[in-house]
Amino acid sequence: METFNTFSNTSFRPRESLSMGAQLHRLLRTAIIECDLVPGQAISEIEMSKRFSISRQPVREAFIKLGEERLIEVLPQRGTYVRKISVREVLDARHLREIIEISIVREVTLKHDDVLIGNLRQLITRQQNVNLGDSRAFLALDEEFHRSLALHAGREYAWRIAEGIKAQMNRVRFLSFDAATPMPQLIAEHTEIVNCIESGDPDLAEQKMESHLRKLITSLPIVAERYPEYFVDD
Amino acid sequence: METFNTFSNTSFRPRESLSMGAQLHRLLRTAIIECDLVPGQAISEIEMSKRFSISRQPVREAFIKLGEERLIEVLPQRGTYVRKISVREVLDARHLREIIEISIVREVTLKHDDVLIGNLRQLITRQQNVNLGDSRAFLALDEEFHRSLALHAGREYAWRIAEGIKAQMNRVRFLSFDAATPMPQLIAEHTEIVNCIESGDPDLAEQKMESHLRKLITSLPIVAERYPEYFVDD
DNA sequence: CCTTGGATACTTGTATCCTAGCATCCAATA
DNA sequence: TATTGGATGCTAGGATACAAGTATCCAAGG
Repeated sequence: METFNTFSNTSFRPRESLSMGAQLHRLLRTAIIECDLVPGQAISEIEMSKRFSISRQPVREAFIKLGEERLIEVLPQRGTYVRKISVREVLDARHLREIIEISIVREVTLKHDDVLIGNLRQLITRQQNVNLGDSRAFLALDEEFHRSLALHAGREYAWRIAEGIKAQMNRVRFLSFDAATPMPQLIAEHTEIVNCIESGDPDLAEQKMESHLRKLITSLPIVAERYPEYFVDD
Repeated sequence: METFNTFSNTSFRPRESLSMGAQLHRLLRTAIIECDLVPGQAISEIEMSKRFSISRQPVREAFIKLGEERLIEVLPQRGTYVRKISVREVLDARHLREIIEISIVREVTLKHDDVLIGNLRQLITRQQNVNLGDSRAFLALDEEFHRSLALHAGREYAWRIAEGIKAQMNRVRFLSFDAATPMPQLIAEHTEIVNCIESGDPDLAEQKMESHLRKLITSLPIVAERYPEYFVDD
C-alpha cells in the first residue's frame, strides 16, 4: 500500500455539493500529474476504495473520467494502469494548446485591461517567491497565470477544453522542473508576455507566447531520456 | 414513454468489446444531437434502464459522460435534464473549432496528398446524392469530410478534442437544416475548399474554411428564434 | 525439459438494494 | 384566505453482491 507518498495522508471530508467520485477524480488527477502515481503503475478499483474507505462505485466513476482524459487505461477484466506518456500525444496536445493560447493572448492584448495586467504582475511576484524545487507550487501559479489570460478574454469554454488537453503536458512539465526547464527562465518569459500585453503589441505578444510554449518541445526529449520507463515509444 | 421517436426501436445487441454504458452513451448522444431528446426534457436513470432493459449502473455512467460533454445536466436528488442550448457556449465552441480546423486545413494544403483529394471529392459526391431533408445522412457525411482532413493532417488527437467541442454545435446544425442553411450551399463550399487544397494555396484554403465555418454565426440566431424553447438566454 | 490444462485469485462489468435530499400535494391551523 | 408542516413519491449517490473474463501458477503428462 505504500506506493503512494504525497496523497497518502489525504482523506475525504464530505465536502459540500461535490460527489465522492468527483472528489476522487480530482485527487487522482493531481496524483498522476505529479507522478505520485507513476506511469505504468497498476491501480485497481478495490485498492482505491479501501484506501479512501469508500465503495467501488465512486472509484469507478473517477476511473472512467480519468480514462477519458487518457491519464489511465481501463482494461476490462484485466486491470487499470496509469498510462505511460506518449511523446506524440504530448506534442499534439502542445500544438493544440499553442493555437488556443495564442488566440487568447492576442485577444487580451487588444483589450488593454489594466486590472488584468495588475493581476498578472502580482502572480509573477508570487512565482518569484516560490522556493526553488517546489514544483507543485510553481506549477499551480503557472496554471493560474495562463488561466487568468483565458478568463479575461472571456474564453471560459476554451479554457475548460484546454485544461483537459494540458493534463498530459503537465506530467511532462512536472518532471521537467527537475531536469530541464529552470523556473527563473519561465518567470522571465511570463514577464515578457505581460510587457507585450501592456504595450498593446499583439504580434509580439503572440511571438513571446509561442516561444514560451515551445520550450516544452526541447525539454520533452530530455525528460523522455531521463525517465525512459515512464514513456511509451510510438 | 412515447417521448422518443427515432431511437425508440433501437435496442442493444451485446456488441463485442463495448460496455453497455459506452453503447448507451453513444446512442443518447446521437439522440440529443438529433433532438430526439429535446432540450429541457427530463430524463432519468430508471426510465432509461427500463427502456433498454439494463440496470441503472450503465445508465449512470452514460449520464456522467453526457454531463461532462454538457449535453445533459445532472442535478443530485432532483433529476437530469437535456441541457438547453446556450448561444454563448455554441459561439465559443465554434470559435475553438475554427482555430483548430484552420490550422488543419493549412497543414493538409501544404502536403499535396492526392489520395486525400480523391477521398474528399468522393465524399462530396456522396453528399450530393443525399436526399434533400435527410439531415442525419448529410450531417454524418459532413462530419466525415472534416474528419478526413484532420486525420490526413495526422491530428487524431486534435480531432478527438474537436469531436467533443462539436457536440453542442451539431445540435444547432441539425436544427438549422430545416431553417437556415441549405445543403447545396454547404456542398459548394466543401468543393471550394478541396479546390484550394488541390491548388496548394493555404491562405485561400484558410479563408474558404473560415467562411464555411462562420456560416453558423448567421444561422444561429435564426434557429434560436425559431426554437426559442430549446435555448437558454445568457 | 517442455507443453498443457485446470484451479485459483485477481480484475472490471452489471444488477440490486439502501440512503439521503428535494418537490409536490394536502390537510391542519392561524 | 393564507401559511405552514408533514406525508409521499420522486430523484441521484453510494454500498454491496454477483457475473464473467483474464493472468498466473502448478502439477500432470508427453
